[in-house]
Amino acid sequence: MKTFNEKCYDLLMQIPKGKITTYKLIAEALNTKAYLAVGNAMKNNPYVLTVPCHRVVHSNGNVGGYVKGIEKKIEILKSEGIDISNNKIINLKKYLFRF
DNA sequence: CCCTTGACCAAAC
DNA sequence: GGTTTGGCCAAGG
Repeated sequence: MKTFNEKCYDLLMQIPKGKITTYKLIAEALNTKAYLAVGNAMKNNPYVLTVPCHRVVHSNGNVGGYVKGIEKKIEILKSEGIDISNNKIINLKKYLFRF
Protein backbone atom coordinates (compact mmCIF):
# COMPACT_ATOMS: atom_id res chain seq x y z
CA MET A 1 0.00 0.00 0.00
CA LYS A 2 1.50 3.27 -1.10
CA THR A 3 1.32 6.21 1.20
CA PHE A 4 -1.33 8.82 0.65
CA ASN A 5 1.28 11.21 -0.67
CA GLU A 6 2.64 8.81 -3.28
CA LYS A 7 -0.82 8.25 -4.66
CA CYS A 8 -1.20 11.99 -5.04
CA TYR A 9 2.08 12.20 -6.88
CA ASP A 10 1.04 9.38 -9.21
CA LEU A 11 -2.05 11.31 -10.21
CA LEU A 12 -0.22 14.58 -10.61
CA MET A 13 2.32 12.99 -12.91
CA GLN A 14 -0.52 12.04 -15.25
CA ILE A 15 -1.45 15.65 -15.86
CA PRO A 16 -0.40 16.70 -19.37
CA LYS A 17 1.10 20.08 -20.13
CA GLY A 18 -1.44 22.85 -20.51
CA LYS A 19 -3.92 21.12 -18.21
CA ILE A 20 -4.54 21.60 -14.50
CA THR A 21 -6.51 19.99 -11.69
CA THR A 22 -7.83 20.87 -8.26
CA TYR A 23 -7.01 19.58 -4.80
CA LYS A 24 -10.56 18.36 -4.56
CA LEU A 25 -10.39 16.28 -7.72
CA ILE A 26 -7.24 14.60 -6.48
CA ALA A 27 -8.90 13.71 -3.22
CA GLU A 28 -11.94 12.43 -5.09
CA ALA A 29 -9.73 10.31 -7.34
CA LEU A 30 -8.31 8.76 -4.19
CA ASN A 31 -11.80 8.09 -2.81
CA THR A 32 -11.31 10.39 0.15
CA LYS A 33 -12.12 13.89 1.36
CA ALA A 34 -8.64 14.65 2.56
CA TYR A 35 -8.36 17.90 0.64
CA LEU A 36 -6.08 19.32 3.26
CA ALA A 37 -3.92 16.23 3.26
CA VAL A 38 -3.46 16.67 -0.48
CA GLY A 39 -2.25 20.21 0.07
CA ASN A 40 0.07 18.91 2.74
CA ALA A 41 1.47 16.34 0.36
CA MET A 42 2.15 19.10 -2.14
CA LYS A 43 4.05 21.30 0.23
CA ASN A 44 6.10 18.28 1.34
CA ASN A 45 6.58 17.41 -2.33
CA PRO A 46 9.80 15.37 -2.24
CA TYR A 47 9.52 14.82 -6.01
CA VAL A 48 9.46 18.48 -7.01
CA LEU A 49 11.15 17.64 -10.31
CA THR A 50 8.84 14.71 -11.03
CA VAL A 51 5.53 16.07 -9.80
CA PRO A 52 4.11 19.17 -11.55
CA CYS A 53 2.55 20.56 -8.39
CA HIS A 54 2.21 23.94 -10.11
CA ARG A 55 -0.71 22.52 -12.11
CA VAL A 56 -2.86 22.18 -9.01
CA VAL A 57 -5.27 24.92 -7.95
CA HIS A 58 -8.27 25.47 -5.65
CA SER A 59 -11.77 24.48 -6.72
CA ASN A 60 -12.83 28.11 -6.96
CA GLY A 61 -9.98 28.81 -9.36
CA ASN A 62 -7.73 30.48 -6.83
CA VAL A 63 -4.13 29.62 -7.62
CA GLY A 64 -3.37 28.40 -4.13
CA GLY A 65 0.26 28.36 -3.12
CA TYR A 66 3.70 27.46 -4.30
CA VAL A 67 7.06 26.84 -2.68
CA LYS A 68 8.75 29.25 -5.07
CA GLY A 69 6.06 31.83 -4.46
CA ILE A 70 2.58 32.31 -5.82
CA GLU A 71 3.70 34.77 -8.45
CA LYS A 72 6.19 32.26 -9.83
CA LYS A 73 3.47 29.64 -10.08
CA ILE A 74 1.25 32.01 -12.05
CA GLU A 75 4.13 32.75 -14.36
CA ILE A 76 4.58 29.05 -15.10
CA LEU A 77 0.87 28.45 -15.70
CA LYS A 78 0.68 31.44 -18.02
CA SER A 79 3.60 30.07 -20.02
CA GLU A 80 1.54 26.90 -20.52
CA GLY A 81 -1.23 28.91 -22.10
CA ILE A 82 -3.51 29.34 -19.10
CA ASP A 83 -5.11 32.74 -18.56
CA ILE A 84 -4.81 34.05 -15.03
CA SER A 85 -6.13 37.24 -13.47
CA ASN A 86 -5.95 38.53 -9.92
CA ASN A 87 -4.25 35.33 -8.80
CA LYS A 88 -7.12 33.22 -10.14
CA ILE A 89 -7.68 30.93 -13.12
CA ILE A 90 -10.04 32.51 -15.64
CA ASN A 91 -11.58 29.38 -17.17
CA LEU A 92 -10.73 26.65 -14.70
CA LYS A 93 -13.28 24.31 -16.26
CA LYS A 94 -11.70 24.74 -19.67
CA TYR A 95 -8.23 23.60 -18.62
CA LEU A 96 -9.39 21.05 -16.08
CA PHE A 97 -7.90 17.58 -16.50
CA ARG A 98 -10.00 14.47 -15.90
CA PHE A 99 -8.26 11.43 -14.48
C1' DC B 1 -1.24 8.37 21.50
C1' DC B 2 -2.96 13.24 21.80
C1' DC B 3 -2.58 17.68 19.59
C1' DT B 4 -1.50 20.76 15.98
C1' DT B 5 -1.08 22.04 11.39
C1' DG B 6 -2.28 22.72 6.46
C1' DA B 7 -0.79 25.08 -0.96
C1' DC B 8 -8.87 22.94 1.18
C1' DC B 9 -14.13 23.20 0.42
C1' DA B 10 -18.96 24.24 0.61
C1' DA B 11 -22.38 26.64 2.78
C1' DA B 12 -23.93 30.45 5.47
C1' DC B 13 -23.87 35.33 6.57
C1' DG C 1 -19.50 38.84 -3.95
C1' DG C 2 -16.17 39.10 -0.04
C1' DT C 3 -15.76 37.08 4.57
C1' DT C 4 -16.59 33.83 8.30
C1' DT C 5 -17.67 29.03 10.08
C1' DG C 6 -17.58 24.34 10.56
C1' DG C 7 -16.03 20.08 8.85
C1' DC C 8 -12.76 17.13 6.47
C1' DC C 9 -8.42 13.79 6.49
C1' DA C 10 -3.49 12.55 6.77
C1' DA C 11 1.17 13.45 8.56
C1' DG C 12 4.42 15.11 11.98
C1' DG C 13 5.90 16.50 16.62
